[in-house]
Amino acid sequence: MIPNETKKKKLSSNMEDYLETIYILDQKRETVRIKDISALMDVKKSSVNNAINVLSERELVRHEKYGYVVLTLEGRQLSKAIKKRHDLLVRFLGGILGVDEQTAVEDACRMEHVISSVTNDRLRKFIEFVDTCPTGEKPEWLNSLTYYIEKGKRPKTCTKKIKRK
Amino acid sequence: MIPNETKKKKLSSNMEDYLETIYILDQKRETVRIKDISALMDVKKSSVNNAINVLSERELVRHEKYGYVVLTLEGRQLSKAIKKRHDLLVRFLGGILGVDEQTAVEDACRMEHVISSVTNDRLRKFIEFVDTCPTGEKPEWLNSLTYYIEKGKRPKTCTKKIKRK
DNA sequence: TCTCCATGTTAGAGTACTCTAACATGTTTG
DNA sequence: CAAACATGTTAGAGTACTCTAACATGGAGA
Repeated sequence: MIPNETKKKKLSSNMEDYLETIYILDQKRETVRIKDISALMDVKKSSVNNAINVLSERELVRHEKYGYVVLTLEGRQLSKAIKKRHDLLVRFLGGILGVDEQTAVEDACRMEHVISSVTNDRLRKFIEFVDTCPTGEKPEWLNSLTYYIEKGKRPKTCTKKIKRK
Repeated sequence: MIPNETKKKKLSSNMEDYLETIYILDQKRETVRIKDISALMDVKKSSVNNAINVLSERELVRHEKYGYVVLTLEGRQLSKAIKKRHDLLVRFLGGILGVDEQTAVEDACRMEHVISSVTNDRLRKFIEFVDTCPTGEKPEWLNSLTYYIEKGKRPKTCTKKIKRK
Protein backbone atom coordinates (compact mmCIF):
# COMPACT_ATOMS: atom_id res chain seq x y z
CA MET A 1 0.00 0.00 0.00
CA ILE A 2 1.34 3.36 -1.00
CA PRO A 3 0.65 5.99 1.64
CA ASN A 4 -2.17 8.29 0.64
CA GLU A 5 -0.55 10.91 -1.53
CA THR A 6 -3.19 13.52 -0.87
CA LYS A 7 -1.67 13.86 2.58
CA LYS A 8 0.64 16.80 2.25
CA LYS A 9 3.95 17.13 3.96
CA LYS A 10 3.99 19.48 6.91
CA LEU A 11 5.09 23.02 6.13
CA SER A 12 8.46 24.04 7.51
CA SER A 13 8.58 26.58 10.33
CA ASN A 14 9.88 29.14 7.91
CA MET A 15 7.06 28.62 5.47
CA GLU A 16 4.54 28.79 8.30
CA ASP A 17 6.05 32.12 9.22
CA TYR A 18 5.64 33.43 5.71
CA LEU A 19 2.08 32.23 5.59
CA GLU A 20 1.23 33.77 8.93
CA THR A 21 2.72 37.07 7.89
CA ILE A 22 0.66 37.05 4.72
CA TYR A 23 -2.43 36.43 6.81
CA ILE A 24 -1.63 39.32 9.12
CA LEU A 25 -1.07 41.68 6.21
CA ASP A 26 -4.18 40.43 4.49
CA GLN A 27 -6.22 41.29 7.57
CA LYS A 28 -5.22 44.91 7.58
CA ARG A 29 -4.92 46.03 3.99
CA GLU A 30 -6.55 45.34 0.67
CA THR A 31 -3.52 43.96 -1.09
CA VAL A 32 -0.38 42.12 -0.09
CA ARG A 33 2.89 42.75 -1.90
CA ILE A 34 6.24 40.99 -1.78
CA LYS A 35 7.66 44.19 -0.44
CA ASP A 36 5.28 44.24 2.54
CA ILE A 37 6.17 40.71 3.56
CA SER A 38 9.84 41.51 3.18
CA ALA A 39 9.54 44.57 5.40
CA LEU A 40 7.50 42.89 8.12
CA MET A 41 9.70 39.81 8.34
CA ASP A 42 12.95 41.65 7.82
CA VAL A 43 14.19 39.40 5.04
CA LYS A 44 15.21 40.25 1.49
CA LYS A 45 12.65 40.36 -1.27
CA SER A 46 14.43 37.56 -3.09
CA SER A 47 13.90 35.32 -0.09
CA VAL A 48 10.23 36.19 -0.06
CA ASN A 49 10.07 35.41 -3.73
CA ASN A 50 11.50 32.01 -3.10
CA ALA A 51 9.00 31.38 -0.30
CA ILE A 52 6.08 32.51 -2.42
CA ASN A 53 7.08 30.04 -5.10
CA VAL A 54 7.03 27.24 -2.56
CA LEU A 55 3.67 28.32 -1.14
CA SER A 56 2.28 28.67 -4.66
CA GLU A 57 3.24 25.13 -5.52
CA ARG A 58 1.43 24.00 -2.41
CA GLU A 59 -1.61 25.96 -3.55
CA LEU A 60 -1.63 28.00 -0.39
CA VAL A 61 -1.26 31.31 -2.20
CA ARG A 62 -1.70 32.59 -5.71
CA HIS A 63 0.77 34.98 -7.21
CA GLU A 64 1.12 36.31 -10.71
CA LYS A 65 4.43 37.81 -11.74
CA TYR A 66 4.77 41.36 -10.53
CA GLY A 67 1.34 41.08 -8.95
CA TYR A 68 -0.24 40.74 -5.54
CA VAL A 69 -0.05 37.76 -3.24
CA VAL A 70 -3.45 36.23 -2.53
CA LEU A 71 -4.30 33.48 -0.06
CA THR A 72 -6.21 30.50 -1.40
CA LEU A 73 -9.02 29.05 0.68
CA GLU A 74 -6.69 26.40 2.02
CA GLY A 75 -3.98 28.93 2.64
CA ARG A 76 -6.36 31.14 4.51
CA GLN A 77 -7.56 28.34 6.75
CA LEU A 78 -4.06 27.18 7.51
CA SER A 79 -2.63 30.63 8.16
CA LYS A 80 -5.58 31.49 10.36
CA ALA A 81 -4.94 28.39 12.44
CA ILE A 82 -1.29 29.32 12.83
CA LYS A 83 -2.23 32.83 13.89
CA LYS A 84 -4.68 31.44 16.43
CA ARG A 85 -1.99 29.22 17.87
CA HIS A 86 0.22 32.26 18.14
CA ASP A 87 -2.39 34.35 19.93
CA LEU A 88 -3.18 31.50 22.26
CA LEU A 89 0.44 31.19 23.27
CA VAL A 90 0.78 34.91 23.80
CA ARG A 91 -2.23 34.83 26.10
CA PHE A 92 -0.91 31.89 28.02
CA LEU A 93 2.61 33.26 28.40
CA GLY A 94 1.51 36.79 29.14
CA GLY A 95 -1.78 36.30 30.92
CA ILE A 96 -1.05 33.26 33.01
CA LEU A 97 2.70 33.00 33.39
CA GLY A 98 3.11 36.75 33.51
CA VAL A 99 5.85 36.86 30.90
CA ASP A 100 6.42 40.38 29.58
CA GLU A 101 4.67 41.27 26.35
CA GLN A 102 7.73 41.34 24.11
CA THR A 103 9.16 38.06 25.32
CA ALA A 104 5.73 36.45 25.15
CA VAL A 105 5.41 37.43 21.50
CA GLU A 106 8.92 36.30 20.66
CA ASP A 107 8.49 32.96 22.36
CA ALA A 108 5.08 32.46 20.82
CA CYS A 109 6.57 33.10 17.38
CA ARG A 110 8.87 30.16 17.85
CA MET A 111 6.58 27.90 19.86
CA GLU A 112 3.67 28.19 17.46
CA HIS A 113 5.55 26.05 14.95
CA VAL A 114 6.34 23.21 17.26
CA ILE A 115 3.37 22.45 19.50
CA SER A 116 1.15 19.52 18.65
CA SER A 117 -2.56 19.83 18.13
CA VAL A 118 -3.08 18.04 21.43
CA THR A 119 -1.05 20.57 23.37
CA ASN A 120 -2.69 23.38 21.46
CA ASP A 121 -6.09 22.04 22.41
CA ARG A 122 -5.16 21.69 26.07
CA LEU A 123 -3.77 25.19 26.24
CA ARG A 124 -6.94 26.50 24.68
CA LYS A 125 -9.01 24.70 27.29
CA PHE A 126 -6.77 25.94 30.04
CA ILE A 127 -7.34 29.53 29.02
CA GLU A 128 -11.04 28.89 28.57
CA PHE A 129 -11.08 27.46 32.05
CA VAL A 130 -9.54 30.60 33.45
CA ASP A 131 -11.74 32.88 31.36
CA THR A 132 -14.95 31.22 32.43
CA CYS A 133 -14.13 31.48 36.11
CA PRO A 134 -17.46 31.52 37.97
CA THR A 135 -16.66 34.73 39.78
CA GLY A 136 -16.20 36.39 36.41
CA GLU A 137 -12.77 37.55 37.44
CA LYS A 138 -9.31 36.20 37.86
CA PRO A 139 -9.62 33.06 39.96
CA GLU A 140 -8.07 33.13 43.40
CA TRP A 141 -5.46 30.48 42.66
CA LEU A 142 -4.21 32.53 39.72
CA ASN A 143 -3.78 35.52 41.98
CA SER A 144 -1.81 33.30 44.30
CA LEU A 145 0.28 32.06 41.39
CA THR A 146 1.04 35.61 40.31
CA TYR A 147 2.04 36.44 43.85
CA TYR A 148 4.22 33.36 44.03
CA ILE A 149 5.92 34.21 40.75
CA GLU A 150 6.61 37.75 41.87
CA LYS A 151 7.56 37.18 45.50
CA GLY A 152 8.82 33.63 45.44
CA LYS A 153 6.43 32.58 48.19
CA ARG A 154 2.74 31.95 48.65
CA PRO A 155 0.44 34.65 49.92
CA LYS A 156 -0.56 34.22 53.58
CA THR A 157 -4.05 33.06 52.65
CA CYS A 158 -2.52 30.20 50.75
CA THR A 159 -0.03 28.69 53.18
CA LYS A 160 -2.08 27.01 55.83
CA LYS A 161 -2.59 23.33 56.34
CA ILE A 162 0.87 22.28 55.23
CA LYS A 163 1.31 18.58 55.79
CA ARG A 164 4.48 17.28 54.22
CA LYS A 165 6.56 14.37 55.40
CA MET B 1 32.98 49.37 19.45
CA ILE B 2 33.27 45.81 18.31
CA PRO B 3 30.74 43.56 20.06
CA ASN B 4 32.36 41.48 22.76
CA GLU B 5 33.72 38.47 20.97
CA THR B 6 33.68 36.27 24.03
CA LYS B 7 29.92 36.16 23.66
CA LYS B 8 29.28 32.93 21.80
CA LYS B 9 26.61 32.47 19.23
CA LYS B 10 23.63 30.48 20.34
CA LEU B 11 23.74 26.81 19.46
CA SER B 12 21.33 25.65 16.80
CA SER B 13 18.40 23.43 17.80
CA ASN B 14 20.10 20.53 16.15
CA MET B 15 23.32 21.01 18.04
CA GLU B 16 21.39 21.38 21.28
CA ASP B 17 19.78 18.05 20.52
CA TYR B 18 23.13 16.39 20.03
CA LEU B 19 24.43 17.88 23.23
CA GLU B 20 21.39 16.80 25.22
CA THR B 21 21.67 13.28 23.88
CA ILE B 22 25.31 13.13 24.89
CA TYR B 23 24.30 14.24 28.37
CA ILE B 24 21.64 11.57 28.63
CA LEU B 25 24.05 8.87 27.51
CA ASP B 26 26.74 10.18 29.81
CA GLN B 27 24.37 9.86 32.76
CA LYS B 28 23.78 6.18 32.26
CA ARG B 29 27.01 4.67 31.03
CA GLU B 30 30.72 5.13 31.48
CA THR B 31 31.59 6.02 27.94
CA VAL B 32 29.79 7.68 25.05
CA ARG B 33 30.46 6.59 21.49
CA ILE B 34 29.44 8.05 18.15
CA LYS B 35 27.48 4.89 17.58
CA ASP B 36 25.38 5.37 20.73
CA ILE B 37 24.42 8.89 19.75
CA SER B 38 23.61 7.74 16.26
CA ALA B 39 21.34 4.98 17.58
CA LEU B 40 19.52 7.15 20.10
CA MET B 41 18.89 10.01 17.72
CA ASP B 42 18.22 7.84 14.71
CA VAL B 43 20.64 9.65 12.44
CA LYS B 44 23.63 8.33 10.52
CA LYS B 45 27.05 8.14 12.12
CA SER B 46 28.44 10.53 9.57
CA SER B 47 25.94 13.15 10.70
CA VAL B 48 26.95 12.61 14.31
CA ASN B 49 30.55 12.99 13.27
CA ASN B 50 29.79 16.32 11.70
CA ALA B 51 27.96 17.46 14.81
CA ILE B 52 30.78 16.37 17.09
CA ASN B 53 33.21 18.42 15.07
CA VAL B 54 31.04 21.48 15.54
CA LEU B 55 30.64 20.86 19.28
CA SER B 56 34.38 20.25 19.60
CA GLU B 57 35.18 23.58 18.02
CA ARG B 58 32.87 25.18 20.53
CA GLU B 59 34.74 23.40 23.31
CA LEU B 60 31.57 21.72 24.50
CA VAL B 61 32.91 18.22 23.99
CA ARG B 62 36.28 16.61 23.53
CA HIS B 63 36.77 13.86 21.01
CA GLU B 64 39.88 12.12 19.77
CA LYS B 65 39.73 10.24 16.52
CA TYR B 66 38.17 6.83 17.00
CA GLY B 67 37.78 7.59 20.68
CA TYR B 68 35.03 8.43 23.14
CA VAL B 69 33.02 11.61 23.30
CA VAL B 70 33.51 13.49 26.55
CA LEU B 71 31.65 16.56 27.78
CA THR B 72 33.74 19.54 28.84
CA LEU B 73 32.72 21.44 31.94
CA GLU B 74 30.95 24.01 29.84
CA GLY B 75 29.33 21.34 27.71
CA ARG B 76 28.11 19.57 30.80
CA GLN B 77 26.57 22.68 32.27
CA LEU B 78 24.86 23.61 29.04
CA SER B 79 23.55 20.14 28.28
CA LYS B 80 22.28 19.78 31.81
CA ALA B 81 20.36 23.02 31.47
CA ILE B 82 18.81 21.83 28.22
CA LYS B 83 17.80 18.56 29.82
CA LYS B 84 16.24 20.38 32.74
CA ARG B 85 14.23 22.52 30.36
CA HIS B 86 13.07 19.36 28.68
CA ASP B 87 11.99 17.69 31.89
CA LEU B 88 10.22 20.82 33.02
CA LEU B 89 8.21 20.95 29.82
CA VAL B 90 7.30 17.29 30.07
CA ARG B 91 6.02 17.84 33.59
CA PHE B 92 4.03 20.86 32.57
CA LEU B 93 2.51 19.28 29.49
CA GLY B 94 1.87 15.94 31.15
CA GLY B 95 1.19 16.88 34.72
CA ILE B 96 -0.79 20.05 34.30
CA LEU B 97 -2.25 20.05 30.81
CA GLY B 98 -2.79 16.31 30.86
CA VAL B 99 -1.13 15.71 27.52
CA ASP B 100 -0.33 12.04 26.98
CA GLU B 101 3.20 10.95 27.80
CA GLN B 102 4.40 10.39 24.25
CA THR B 103 3.08 13.66 22.89
CA ALA B 104 4.41 15.51 25.93
CA VAL B 105 7.88 14.17 25.28
CA GLU B 106 7.71 14.91 21.56
CA ASP B 107 6.50 18.46 22.12
CA ALA B 108 9.03 19.07 24.85
CA CYS B 109 11.80 17.94 22.50
CA ARG B 110 10.90 20.72 20.14
CA MET B 111 9.85 23.35 22.66
CA GLU B 112 12.99 23.04 24.75
CA HIS B 113 14.99 24.72 22.00
CA VAL B 114 12.77 27.73 21.60
CA ILE B 115 11.60 28.96 24.99
CA SER B 116 13.30 31.95 26.54
CA SER B 117 14.90 31.88 29.96
CA VAL B 118 12.04 34.06 31.22
CA THR B 119 9.40 31.60 30.12
CA ASN B 120 11.49 28.75 31.43
CA ASP B 121 11.69 30.44 34.79
CA ARG B 122 7.97 31.10 34.93
CA LEU B 123 7.12 27.55 34.03
CA ARG B 124 9.44 26.33 36.74
CA LYS B 125 7.73 28.54 39.27
CA PHE B 126 4.32 27.45 38.08
CA ILE B 127 5.19 23.82 38.71
CA GLU B 128 6.78 24.68 42.02
CA PHE B 129 3.59 26.46 42.94
CA VAL B 130 1.54 23.39 42.20
CA ASP B 131 4.01 21.07 43.93
CA THR B 132 4.08 23.09 47.11
CA CYS B 133 0.33 23.16 47.44
CA PRO B 134 -0.44 23.54 51.14
CA THR B 135 -2.69 20.49 51.24
CA GLY B 136 0.24 18.46 50.00
CA GLU B 137 -1.86 17.15 47.15
CA LYS B 138 -3.19 18.26 43.83
CA PRO B 139 -4.81 21.64 44.41
CA GLU B 140 -8.55 21.80 43.97
CA TRP B 141 -8.41 24.15 41.00
CA LEU B 142 -6.17 21.72 39.15
CA ASN B 143 -8.68 18.97 39.72
CA SER B 144 -11.30 21.28 38.28
CA LEU B 145 -9.06 22.02 35.33
CA THR B 146 -8.54 18.33 34.67
CA TYR B 147 -12.28 17.81 34.84
CA TYR B 148 -12.86 20.72 32.50
CA ILE B 149 -10.31 19.39 30.01
CA GLU B 150 -11.88 15.95 30.06
CA LYS B 151 -15.56 16.83 30.17
CA GLY B 152 -15.60 20.25 28.57
CA LYS B 153 -17.43 21.76 31.54
CA ARG B 154 -16.69 22.73 35.10
CA PRO B 155 -17.44 20.36 37.96
CA LYS B 156 -20.57 21.25 39.93
CA THR B 157 -18.56 22.56 42.84
CA CYS B 158 -16.98 25.06 40.55
CA THR B 159 -19.90 26.63 38.73
CA LYS B 160 -21.70 28.72 41.27
CA LYS B 161 -21.72 32.46 41.54
CA ILE B 162 -21.59 33.08 37.82
CA LYS B 163 -22.04 36.75 37.17
CA ARG B 164 -21.44 37.60 33.55
CA LYS B 165 -23.05 40.36 31.58
C1' DT C 1 49.77 -13.00 14.18
C1' DC C 2 46.39 -12.09 11.04
C1' DT C 3 41.92 -11.57 9.70
C1' DC C 4 37.34 -10.11 10.48
C1' DC C 5 33.98 -7.00 11.98
C1' DA C 6 32.26 -3.22 14.52
C1' DT C 7 32.95 1.35 14.53
C1' DG C 8 34.53 5.80 12.79
C1' DT C 9 35.80 9.03 9.03
C1' DT C 10 35.68 11.26 4.65
C1' DA C 11 33.89 12.73 0.29
C1' DG C 12 30.34 14.18 -2.26
C1' DA C 13 25.51 14.98 -3.27
C1' DG C 14 20.95 16.86 -1.82
C1' DT C 15 17.63 20.06 0.70
C1' DA C 16 16.00 24.23 2.38
C1' DC C 17 16.79 28.07 3.37
C1' DT C 18 19.77 32.72 3.50
C1' DC C 19 22.00 36.60 1.07
C1' DT C 20 24.02 40.00 -2.71
C1' DA C 21 24.07 41.80 -7.14
C1' DA C 22 22.40 42.36 -11.52
C1' DC C 23 18.58 42.85 -14.25
C1' DA C 24 13.39 43.28 -15.56
C1' DT C 25 9.01 45.31 -15.04
C1' DG C 26 5.52 48.65 -14.09
C1' DT C 27 4.08 53.13 -12.27
C1' DT C 28 4.52 57.89 -11.60
C1' DT C 29 5.64 62.24 -12.97
C1' DG C 30 7.90 66.04 -15.43
C1' DC D 1 5.88 60.01 -23.91
C1' DA D 2 9.94 59.06 -21.57
C1' DA D 3 12.93 59.08 -17.74
C1' DA D 4 13.20 57.98 -13.00
C1' DC D 5 12.01 55.29 -9.31
C1' DA D 6 9.80 51.57 -6.81
C1' DT D 7 9.15 46.94 -6.92
C1' DG D 8 9.92 42.16 -8.44
C1' DT D 9 12.81 38.37 -10.43
C1' DT D 10 16.80 35.65 -11.34
C1' DA D 11 21.36 33.81 -10.82
C1' DG D 12 24.74 32.35 -8.04
C1' DA D 13 27.10 31.82 -3.68
C1' DG D 14 26.98 30.56 1.29
C1' DT D 15 25.32 27.98 5.58
C1' DA D 16 23.88 24.21 8.13
C1' DC D 17 22.37 20.44 8.17
C1' DT D 18 20.92 15.60 5.96
C1' DC D 19 22.22 11.28 3.55
C1' DT D 20 24.88 7.31 0.91
C1' DA D 21 28.92 5.02 -0.22
C1' DA D 22 33.55 4.14 0.08
C1' DC D 23 37.32 3.69 2.92
C1' DA D 24 40.18 3.60 7.54
C1' DT D 25 40.99 2.04 12.16
C1' DG D 26 41.39 -0.84 16.03
C1' DG D 27 40.25 -4.59 18.99
C1' DA D 28 38.98 -9.67 19.55
C1' DG D 29 39.09 -14.31 18.29
C1' DA D 30 40.91 -18.33 15.30
